[in-house]
Amino acid sequence: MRKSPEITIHHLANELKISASTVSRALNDNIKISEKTRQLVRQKAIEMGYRPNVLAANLRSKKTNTIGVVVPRIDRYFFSSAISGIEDYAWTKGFNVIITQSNDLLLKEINCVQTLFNNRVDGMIISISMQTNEDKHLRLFSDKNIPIIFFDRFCPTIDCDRIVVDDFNTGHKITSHLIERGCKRIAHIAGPELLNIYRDRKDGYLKALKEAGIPVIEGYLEITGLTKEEGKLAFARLMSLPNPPDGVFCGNDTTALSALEYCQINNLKVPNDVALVGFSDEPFSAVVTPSLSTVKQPGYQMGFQAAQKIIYRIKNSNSIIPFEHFILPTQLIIRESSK
Amino acid sequence: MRKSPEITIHHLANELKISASTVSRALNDNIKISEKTRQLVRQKAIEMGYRPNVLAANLRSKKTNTIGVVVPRIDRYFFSSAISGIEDYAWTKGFNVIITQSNDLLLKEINCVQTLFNNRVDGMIISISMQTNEDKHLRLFSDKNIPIIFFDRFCPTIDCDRIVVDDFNTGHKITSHLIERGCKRIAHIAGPELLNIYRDRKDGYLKALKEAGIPVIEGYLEITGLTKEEGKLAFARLMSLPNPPDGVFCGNDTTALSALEYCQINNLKVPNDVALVGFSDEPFSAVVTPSLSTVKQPGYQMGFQAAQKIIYRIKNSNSIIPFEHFILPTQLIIRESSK
DNA sequence: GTGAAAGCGCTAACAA
DNA sequence: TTGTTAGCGCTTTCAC
Repeated sequence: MRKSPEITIHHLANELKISASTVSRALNDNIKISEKTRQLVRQKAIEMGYRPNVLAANLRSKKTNTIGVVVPRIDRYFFSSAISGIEDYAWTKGFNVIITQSNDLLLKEINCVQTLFNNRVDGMIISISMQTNEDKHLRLFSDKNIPIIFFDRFCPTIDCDRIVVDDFNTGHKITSHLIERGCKRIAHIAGPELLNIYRDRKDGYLKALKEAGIPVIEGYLEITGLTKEEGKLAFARLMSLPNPPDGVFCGNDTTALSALEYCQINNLKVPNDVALVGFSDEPFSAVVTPSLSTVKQPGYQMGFQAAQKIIYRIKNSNSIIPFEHFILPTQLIIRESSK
Repeated sequence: MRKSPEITIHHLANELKISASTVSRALNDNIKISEKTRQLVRQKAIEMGYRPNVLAANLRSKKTNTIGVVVPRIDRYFFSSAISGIEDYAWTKGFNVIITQSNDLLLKEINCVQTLFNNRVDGMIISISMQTNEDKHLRLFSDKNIPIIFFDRFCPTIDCDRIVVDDFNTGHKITSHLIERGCKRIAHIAGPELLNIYRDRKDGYLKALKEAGIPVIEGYLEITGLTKEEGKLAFARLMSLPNPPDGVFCGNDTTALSALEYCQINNLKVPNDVALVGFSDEPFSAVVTPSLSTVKQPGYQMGFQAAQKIIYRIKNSNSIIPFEHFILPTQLIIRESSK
């Protein structure tokens, strides 16, 4: 099984009795090449089964046409749809995408970022882990002016583009909705304080309560890792309080589902005994019974837009473009769990 | 904002008054280098902030330490969990992963495969699109002995490793289960005939019916693209037959959910009027009401194993390893929709 | 155990 | 419009 030798631009050049640079130019649609030569080269390339060696081109041009992505978990719908958006746009511009996942671990994230850096990606789109409380690894990029774009979860100490949703107002909106439907004792299962998104949601919750003149009851604010298990424990604690809540704003749909399951087991009626609202609009939220009120986050669109922005930056790396913080709208979806 | 110049092995070599090759060897843990030199080089590398240029190394060594992945859609749970498995294993072996999605379009798939090829990936893990009825693009890899591994959806004309589940027996198992629970008129919403997985599931269905002496009723076999919409239409057609089925084996969970929704709207009781079974165990299946009977496919494990196998092949590319067809077990999960 | 030299396949000054 | 030349940063023989 001997491997057929790789065809290079030199082989094409030899065959056509022209120089390698002319071949290179013709293949790259350089302006200053005659149409005739271009045709000739292209045809020969097909004829000989030429495949450009992207590696060599990248090494020389110091561009990889690749963007790196770091997400906490690929298999969460919000993130996979964001990746889908990134991929779809990058595709149209001839960019490759390298995906890595941090598993919500700082150490793994640092590792991911370093790998992307070593692979000389032209830019990085990242949503940070729940543990990320330092930014040294990110400075690897920002110090060298390699574009970073945060989406959803960001690191506030790094100055760069962000694409987020308005977590504060969304938290406010959710809480107000619970108040309007008549809830008097509203609890919140929050995520780690470390992340702005969770802090903002919590602050929105507190603000809405304050505006309505509802006091925050001791023990009504649970701070968790927002996993299924932690959600279940947190909700159980809430419902075991002497004066349990009649409405709970859960930090994500996963914990809202945990709550729902707890209610089923313990014969609590949703929303009559306790109303529930989640966050993210996971695919299951619309179809559970009772269906789950939640907030739609435009994952695909966030990814798509992040890709647009970063590729724009990469292609205009010599011009100074001020950093932007895009805030995309969310949509409160009221379903049975809080009707 | 001037960029700090990149540190190369030559810089390290100059500083240490040794040769670049020694630096290279020290960094790569070459056996024949003194421990002292190794330490010295490593320390200097850290001190000067040296980052290896993977591109250059790859160009020279003709290895990219990268595996390419093609899936129909990243945002489907089965595929994203498979990717997660690939990523996790590849990570432990220092391999990068480039993800592409075909959107179930043959043309896009061809494009993906070519891109991966041009990027000189060391191997490719692929689950083909619903439209894939040719293998020319795949021969790009197989002709050059670059490892391909199919998972789930494969192309039978390409001789290589496969990781699949036993769709035939699973289809048989599902149908038998419906028969055992008392269904007399069992229909099947199948996927495109082009793909083996759907053909096998269908054949398993037919076999089970035959064994039980149940005739296949005209119109009971629907062949669709297995989307939500097509599922709804197919199920509506089934239920509008003069003699509608009392059990339906749906080709995936998406169509089973469509069926469930149709039943809710049309006041049909599941499973009493019609029992339903899906395929894949999507996250929503356990939590819909009634909960959906389905088959668990080990997505993460399939990805993990595919990565193991392909990296093993890459690392042993000079030895001839016979191709294997791994058939992973599925698990029938009986829930309310077919109890 | 270390160094010298060659070159992976391509792009981009600079010349012509 | 095309050719010449010189690397990109690394690995890898082949010497010593």
